Amino acid sequence: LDTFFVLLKSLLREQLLKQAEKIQILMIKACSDEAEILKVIEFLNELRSRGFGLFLPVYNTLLIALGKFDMDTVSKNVYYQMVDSGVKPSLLTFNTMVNVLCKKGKVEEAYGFLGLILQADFRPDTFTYTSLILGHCRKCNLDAAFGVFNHMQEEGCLPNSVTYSTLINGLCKEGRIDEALVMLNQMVERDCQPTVYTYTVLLTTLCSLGRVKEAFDLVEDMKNRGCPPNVQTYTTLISGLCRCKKLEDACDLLKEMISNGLVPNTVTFNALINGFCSEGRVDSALDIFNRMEKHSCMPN
RNA sequence: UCUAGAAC
Repeated sequence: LDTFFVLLKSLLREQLLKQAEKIQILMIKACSDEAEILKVIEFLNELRSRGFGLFLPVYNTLLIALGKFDMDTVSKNVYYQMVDSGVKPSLLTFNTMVNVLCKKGKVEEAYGFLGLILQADFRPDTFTYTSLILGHCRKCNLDAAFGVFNHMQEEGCLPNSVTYSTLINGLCKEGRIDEALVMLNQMVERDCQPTVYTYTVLLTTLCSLGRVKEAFDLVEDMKNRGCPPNVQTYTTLISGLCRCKKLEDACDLLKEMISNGLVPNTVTFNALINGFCSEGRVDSALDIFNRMEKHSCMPN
């Protein structure tokens, strides 16, 4: 970060504003944790106090980065600062605010920003509505989620596969797996391709209910639809097999994923270690633990 | 600037 700071100071000294903007964006995207992003904000404030206000793309990049770390309070501060500085938010700005608030379950506040979208004469889009659906699902308010789902279509805004996956996940988390499976069929009928996310959501729930047979049938479906399982999908299935004490099958699946060119991660190994430990097979668990290093996988 | 969804 210090390198970025030095570079930016020289660029601004030379009044190279367009270049400075590009560097500011790179700097924000380089932040890998909350502490770094806070340092960046502090530095950008220093620039502002010296008369170098931030442009819209910089604000949007900053809000997107804050959203990735679920920093809704800081997001709001940055948003208000942006408005105070006379920079007009775009739909992307509002959508980013709606999303961070919905992720944190602050649906009321998210609707405040929806109001601002309408006031600014923008049309909420699929991103906006999908975030609102997510917010309602996080609050276990499926009725409201479906309300948004219907409303967006009345407004001529089509749900996409992310919208469906979000709703399907909401149904699953509420224990309504069979309705979720109906929605999967519905999205296919409506020409909306399920993605690996959609399937993994459903597989997670089927596995957690011990419905492993159905889970593997669904894996066949997804493969047939040209949607190959990824690391998270395999991890879900391994965890499901472990839950049913099918530990050897779980190990076979680990081999299969590796032979498919996938790289198991810490979560994958945790699932296996947990499975063996739950059955008292600590020695096997230790073997797996020791294999993590070979896969350049850090225990957490 | 190009933002929304999943695994232990």
